[in-house]
Amino acid sequence: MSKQLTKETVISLLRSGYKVNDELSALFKIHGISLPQFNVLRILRGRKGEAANLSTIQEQMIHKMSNTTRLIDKLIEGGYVNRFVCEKNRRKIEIFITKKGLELLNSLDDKLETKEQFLMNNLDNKEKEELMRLLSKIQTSIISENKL
Amino acid sequence: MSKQLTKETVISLLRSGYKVNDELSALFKIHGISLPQFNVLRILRGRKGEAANLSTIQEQMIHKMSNTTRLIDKLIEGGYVNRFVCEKNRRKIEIFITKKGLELLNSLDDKLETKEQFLMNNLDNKEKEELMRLLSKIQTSIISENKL
DNA sequence: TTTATATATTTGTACCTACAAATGTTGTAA
DNA sequence: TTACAACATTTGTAGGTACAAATATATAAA
Repeated sequence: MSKQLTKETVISLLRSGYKVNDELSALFKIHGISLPQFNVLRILRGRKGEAANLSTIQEQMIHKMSNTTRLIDKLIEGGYVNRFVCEKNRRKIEIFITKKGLELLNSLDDKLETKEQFLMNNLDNKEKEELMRLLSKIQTSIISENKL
Repeated sequence: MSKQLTKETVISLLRSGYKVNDELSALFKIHGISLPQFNVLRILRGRKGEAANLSTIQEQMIHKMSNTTRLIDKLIEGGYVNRFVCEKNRRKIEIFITKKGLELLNSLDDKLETKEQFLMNNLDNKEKEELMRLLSKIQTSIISENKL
């Protein structure tokens, strides 16, 4: 029953999360996109040419957000993705990453990797695995509540 | 050299951070404030009547932000804090938590604690300490870069 | 004392995000 | 077929946040 330890752990997790978020955001910002936008582009790349609709993308996002429409709008403005109405089900949309989008991602891969390595520099592989194990424990407890 | 493990660890940390952030934000929102606003109120309570100026508050915030002025404005609107010009140094301001602010915090203490316990429910104390140790390793690496 | 520099905070602006209501489309029951 | 509910996305609106420029005050140098 160490409430203080619990409190400190929560704060520590928040602080680290914000830090990592800010570091990555700063990197992406240089290249004209936000972290959530990058996340969506990477999801689309992962689909290897297959279309994705809005709800599919939202489910896969690291940080689910309520307004993915306007995030996609920005990506369209930048020429990184295309959006079409799905002809099988006209309620849905089909989103594709463009050549320009793929090129942006490719140009970012190395820089992101460098940043990631830097962020996790003080952890050896065993520690990374242990960290992921502990974090996944937290996530399952949160998810289980929201399913009630 | 396991780049994939590093990548997954970063994503896992981001995801957990966002989740915890969202859970706490939802709790505070019910009571009309945001997580950063709560954070500032708690910093002020911790000063036990001593004034705090803007830069002091910013340094102590869990997530440092560029626009603390308007965050304080909102707290003043709500009647949770007062702001005065510092007479010793008129560039500075002195911020105090009000009775109403203290009452809000007190009414939130239990609910926050419950939420924290819930979030960390799947971790025993040893695991919490281990998690904090790993997270602090990440933070020191980030800080050391920014000091260059 | 005047000028310049540093410090502390505020303001203008533009963007991002949440939430709820609205729109358009499809499926289903009478 | 019509009416109604469910689904997928978009839009209106209001609030949050970042960044840079502006303001105001204090310190230091000439």
